[in-house]
Amino acid sequence: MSSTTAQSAARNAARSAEGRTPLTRERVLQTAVDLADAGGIDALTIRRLAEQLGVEPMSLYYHVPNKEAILDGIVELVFAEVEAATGGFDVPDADAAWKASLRTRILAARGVMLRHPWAPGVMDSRHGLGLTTARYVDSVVGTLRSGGFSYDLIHHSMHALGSRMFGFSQELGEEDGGDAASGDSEQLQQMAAQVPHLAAMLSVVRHDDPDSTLGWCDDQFEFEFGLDLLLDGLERARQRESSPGPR
Amino acid sequence: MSSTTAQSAARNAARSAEGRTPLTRERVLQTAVDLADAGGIDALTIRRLAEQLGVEPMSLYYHVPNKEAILDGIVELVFAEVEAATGGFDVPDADAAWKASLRTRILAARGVMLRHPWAPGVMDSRHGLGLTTARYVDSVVGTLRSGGFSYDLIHHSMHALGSRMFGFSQELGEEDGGDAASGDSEQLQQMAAQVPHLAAMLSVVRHDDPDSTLGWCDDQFEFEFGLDLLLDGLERARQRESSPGPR
DNA sequence: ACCTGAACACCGTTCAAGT
DNA sequence: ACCTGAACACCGTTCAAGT
Repeated sequence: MSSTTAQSAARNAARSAEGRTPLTRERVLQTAVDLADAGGIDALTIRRLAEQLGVEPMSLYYHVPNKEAILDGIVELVFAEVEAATGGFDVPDADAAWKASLRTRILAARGVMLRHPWAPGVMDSRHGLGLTTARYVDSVVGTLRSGGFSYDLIHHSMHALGSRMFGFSQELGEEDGGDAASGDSEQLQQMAAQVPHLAAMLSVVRHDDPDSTLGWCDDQFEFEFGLDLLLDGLERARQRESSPGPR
Repeated sequence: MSSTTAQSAARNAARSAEGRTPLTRERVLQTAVDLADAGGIDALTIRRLAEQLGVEPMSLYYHVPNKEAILDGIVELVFAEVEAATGGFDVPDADAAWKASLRTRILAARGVMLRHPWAPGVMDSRHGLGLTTARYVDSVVGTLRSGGFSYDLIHHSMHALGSRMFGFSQELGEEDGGDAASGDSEQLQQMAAQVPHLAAMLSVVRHDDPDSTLGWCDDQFEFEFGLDLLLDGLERARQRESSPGPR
């Protein structure tokens, strides 16, 4: 029945209601993720999302209260991916290898973030934690706890890790300087005059890896360098609190 | 002359061109900063900015190419404040106390950021560094250099510090958990079931300082804890590179 | 229960024009 | 040189209505 329009319905998403996959919150959010993946976060508008779903803009409001909720929702989808990638958020009661466990978990989260470069920015704009995101954070707390940290030190540790806990480090582009360094020599000279130390550093490190990730100059080596610096520091802080007194 | 409208011109910014302070790039940017300070970054629109300046929206485009340039400009104004607050961006050639110097500089930058809570978010959205911002970064590079760091290690250090270099650490709100922890006990119980480690930590640390700054849970103590962890780690890395081999 | 159409109050920006 | 007016192509969202 009603298979006369089946062809065009399959070919064109913008069709009448009959025969269409029903609109659900899940379909809205997944399509929102796809849209952001494909065109960046600015490409994710209510109107384009509706168009992509073959539906009128106002139809979305039946499944989702507003755009903020969509942004909340897609962050949750990202952390559902993190959960799958890390094999769940369970942690053992005691874990002598807490540092390696945490490192692995954070780098797995990073792997997911690399697939969704808009996610860090959207996360920064959220005011609260969704359940899945909170469960990720919980697994980090749990891992530190399993390594023998006090809750007080865990709390400080969370702040110290900051967004690195989620697998990214928000940084400003060095690209500017990098461009100048690889650009014409006049610009290079002018830069050397105004920011001599920065120019000297750039000429030494030759930061010409073009596949810098997550939109910032934040490649894998640098991320791990900073992460390890923090993890090592936290390890020392933990040893200090379990053996009080000087030395 | 023409002092007949002086009273109303002084009283009301939305007056005719004569007698008005002339529109300049500087006035546009300073008013943009004021607007963001007063109402948050969402309050900074071209149209409201024009209104505040007593001018038609399109007039701004004579002094500034577009809104992106305004955002670039207000970040530069913030770092001009940082420059003033730190007494300039000069660094000595050698500085045995590099760690204290850098710490002081970063905490001064933080003081400025606290006055402009929108600045971190706007900085994250910029693609390049303005001159004043670059000169701030240059002073950080220079300070590490004066402490005997190689340019390679300086480069890693910059990445490790990340946005902490600018006096802020982008973090997700713990407020959510905090609210729940201080909220009704039903919500608390539900949270304990789903995020047991996180709930346990929150019940211990009692994170009830209401004046958490910069819009995130990121108060002074936590900021300094993370900063010192990084600075100490960098100090050890520097010692390691100046005395090669094991031990 | 689920989706729509028209309308509202905003955006940033172009373009041709005024003085 | 500096500012304006009208218009365009977008936003997210409300509200009353359709099936």
